[in-house]
Amino acid sequence: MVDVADRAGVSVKTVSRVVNNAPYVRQDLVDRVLAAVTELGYRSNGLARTLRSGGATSTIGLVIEEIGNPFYATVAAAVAEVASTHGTMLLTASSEEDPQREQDLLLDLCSRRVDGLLVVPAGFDHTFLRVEVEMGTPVVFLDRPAGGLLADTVLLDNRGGAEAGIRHLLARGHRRIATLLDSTAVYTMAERLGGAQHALAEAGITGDPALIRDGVADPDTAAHVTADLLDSADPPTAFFSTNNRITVGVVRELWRRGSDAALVGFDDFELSHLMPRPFTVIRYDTRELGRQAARLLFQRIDGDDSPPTTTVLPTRLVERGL
Amino acid sequence: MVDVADRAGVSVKTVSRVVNNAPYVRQDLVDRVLAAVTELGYRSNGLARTLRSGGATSTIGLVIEEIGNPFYATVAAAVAEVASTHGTMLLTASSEEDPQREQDLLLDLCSRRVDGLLVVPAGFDHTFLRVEVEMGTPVVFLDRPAGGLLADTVLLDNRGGAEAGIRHLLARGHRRIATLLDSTAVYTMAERLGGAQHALAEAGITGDPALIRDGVADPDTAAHVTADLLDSADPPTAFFSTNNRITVGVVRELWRRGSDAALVGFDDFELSHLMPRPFTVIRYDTRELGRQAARLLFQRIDGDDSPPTTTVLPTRLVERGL
DNA sequence: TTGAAAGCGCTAACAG
DNA sequence: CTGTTAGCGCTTTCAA
Repeated sequence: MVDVADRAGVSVKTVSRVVNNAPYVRQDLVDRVLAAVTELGYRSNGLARTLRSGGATSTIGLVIEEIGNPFYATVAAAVAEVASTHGTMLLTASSEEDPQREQDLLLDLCSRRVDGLLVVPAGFDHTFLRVEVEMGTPVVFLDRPAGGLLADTVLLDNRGGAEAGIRHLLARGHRRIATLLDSTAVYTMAERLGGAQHALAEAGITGDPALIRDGVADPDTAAHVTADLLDSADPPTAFFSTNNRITVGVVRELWRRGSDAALVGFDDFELSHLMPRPFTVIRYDTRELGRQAARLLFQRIDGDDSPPTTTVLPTRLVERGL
Repeated sequence: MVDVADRAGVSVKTVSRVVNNAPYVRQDLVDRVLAAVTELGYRSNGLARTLRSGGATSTIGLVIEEIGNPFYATVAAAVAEVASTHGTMLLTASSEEDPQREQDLLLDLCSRRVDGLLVVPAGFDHTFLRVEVEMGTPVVFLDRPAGGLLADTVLLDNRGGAEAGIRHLLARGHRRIATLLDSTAVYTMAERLGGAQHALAEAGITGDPALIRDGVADPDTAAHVTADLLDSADPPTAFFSTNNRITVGVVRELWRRGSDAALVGFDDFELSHLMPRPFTVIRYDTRELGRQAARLLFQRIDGDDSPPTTTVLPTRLVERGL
């Protein structure tokens, strides 16, 4: 900057003004500065600017669970869109489901002085963020609630969706309904299982433990478990799948053996109309999840200091076939 | 930092040492500083550190075309993975196919002093980046070549893939092959079309212009165009689709009318085994594209100053059905 | 092993 | 309209 100022025969402050399009600079000085800038290949240092001006970095941080997962990719895309509206860039990091890594990333992001934080929690204790929040860095939690921290949260109606799914099957006369889930340790899974069991209990059905299958981590396992259940002495007449990956496996197995068992799956499919066998899904708007959370965050960044809110996004049962 | 130093009764330099885990600090001073840090809720300012030390920001920038597109989401995921290996965070931005926006984003990223840049070019002139490259910010281009700038580039073998696809159809006796594409203005599309026409010409087939359909932007259009072609006086017996979205539309229409026309599509499908009708695809590794580009970038960041390279990633024909 | 002073690149607060 | 000075939060340099 000093070099540019020397070259243009002005003070650094004038260079600063020109670079920032400040008003009240004589045109000939502007021209001289701009000429010096291009001749010298000068590029302003945004870091130094924020340091001195104490202003916003125009950056927000997003910490998700697993960047490779389409669900999070969609959330990130929606967040990025809102951020771009606010002239803000997005710093994305993946916690890989590791609470320690989550904390490190979050603290790193704070050290980079992001204007706000969006978090899909992996850990269960976010008290370490209290300092940041008090110091003025807003935090919004997505998809899962925060641990030990009162903060804005945007969730899906996992319980309601699962209840609707089970009721749909009950209304069609099903009494033996199998529930396949990944892990009860994950908040969303626990909620969906809870909703399913609640709807079942409501109908006076005492759940058969053999019909609840935990640890179904991928489509292959789901297909296996489905086969196993169908081959049992008293097979289920309907399946409730608690996520996309599981649904893929169940559909595949059902289709393979031409079974007419009913299926309701949590999460919709993009190419649902190309599925070999129709099935009912519990749909929700992943983009909206990211969008709402991002909007909320920018409200906070813009100074809104009303009490933290919890938003629950609706799910919708989309009936297809059996 | 001054507050912490005062509180701990040490100099700011000692606080700095403790915060950065520097050696040769007496344990009791370390303890006192750490205590002051927690009591005061001190958080170091990474921006100020990089400013003074002149070191790396441990940040790289990624500019893609359209964050909502699964292709770019996958690229971003692969890049993020490599970056995390290098203790680096990823700043992602979407150019929305707008060259001006692309330039603004890239310059913004430079002003944020990223250690390197990964770009899926939207524009055709990247000479403005020459200054940055000379100043030591490495840039790697992905999926499409840079305009007017000699830089590392990682591409897909679009031509070779298309040629293989067409040859596959020719070997099965097809002579009337329709090619559906989005826009020839897009580098990858032009290359795929070029490859297809080359393979056709090689076989002595003078392309019928009516069989090349441009401007097929989405599945619905693709389905329409497919119907239109099949209903024509001299319909094609085979289809070559130049991307995923188009393939979806073609499959849908082919399946709907039970047509036995052959189909080869560029891009594979995640749920290909659940497609209602098998078809051959030209598969490539999107993750590898991001991974290789990111690895290359980090090599440059780590000081490799050998001449810029162009890497062409192979495609593979996966035969399925007709 | 610790600290004082200078300065990274920039802008706020004032003067002129 | 333009320039000077001080200082953002930190680390480098050098001295103790």
